[in-house]
Amino acid sequence: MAIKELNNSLPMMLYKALDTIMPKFRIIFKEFGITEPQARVLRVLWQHQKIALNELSSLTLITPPSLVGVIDRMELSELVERNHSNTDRRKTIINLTTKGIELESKVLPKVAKVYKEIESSLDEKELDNILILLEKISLIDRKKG
Amino acid sequence: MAIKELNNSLPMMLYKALDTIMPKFRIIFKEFGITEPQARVLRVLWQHQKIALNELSSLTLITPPSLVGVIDRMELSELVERNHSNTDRRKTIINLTTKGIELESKVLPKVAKVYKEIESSLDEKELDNILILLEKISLIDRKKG
DNA sequence: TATTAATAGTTAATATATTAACTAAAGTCC
DNA sequence: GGACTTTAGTTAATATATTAACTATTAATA
Repeated sequence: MAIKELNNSLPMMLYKALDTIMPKFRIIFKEFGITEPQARVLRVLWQHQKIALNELSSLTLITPPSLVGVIDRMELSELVERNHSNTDRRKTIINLTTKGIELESKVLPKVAKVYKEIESSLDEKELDNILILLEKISLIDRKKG
Repeated sequence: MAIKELNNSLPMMLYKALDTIMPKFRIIFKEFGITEPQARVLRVLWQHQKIALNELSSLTLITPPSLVGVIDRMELSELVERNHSNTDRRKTIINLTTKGIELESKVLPKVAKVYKEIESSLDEKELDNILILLEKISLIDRKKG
């Protein structure tokens, strides 16, 4: 297959899909004074209690230099706390504050609602299918090429 | 279907796919001293000669406030020029310089090569399929939800 | 064990993204 | 024709992304 035109190349179509769905979520996040990266951090922390910054980076797909700033601002808004590992003094451990914990029950139901609206625009098979295909893309060797 | 865990939700899988493939392209762009948004602008201008900033914004998926800065920097590096429309004095018209034009034959072949490597990691059917599904997502109503 | 290599977090510099607001120029409508 | 609305571009303020470099630790190994 020849190179696709820019506007329907795989990268542009991925961006276009994100540009369509993410604003729906950001409207919710804004209600609670948080940004999209901050919401990703919260989603992980709601599952993990405590987690080292580098693991948080992997799970949120936010690179460490960005994540440092995100956590800085989340500390200022009192959503998370930074602590130091006892076993490995290089590590910074992040955990939620009460305020961060309490957001879960407020944010998740609204996020779930938007998910459902998106899902309702697709067949269930299609959604499964696209997740499988995206997974396959994400497993392409990062070194090669 | 219940809410997916963060790490395999549709948004995260889209980001993960982009995180996998875009660095391969950025390596090329960096060789030529351009960034990814700048490369998107070039891709459009290689097809259009002249184009108004708002149309360029639509085709690159770069919002106007971001695009203003991107174009500023591309003017400084002498890849594009800004001019004003004769018929509508609100409009800014962007066109390539000779330097910008000459980049096409240097950049596109390398970009094509990376595309082929990505395509070779997928069945042709799979790639077609994912593009169709991404298109469908991008057509979800932006107002609703 | 002294040295070297690798890891975790951070800082710095630059480029983008996001949202709101603001200016100038057209278009609308009475 | 003047008030109202919309459009195109821009600016401003804040938050992120990207790459390189740098510090402190820890791991690896000769």
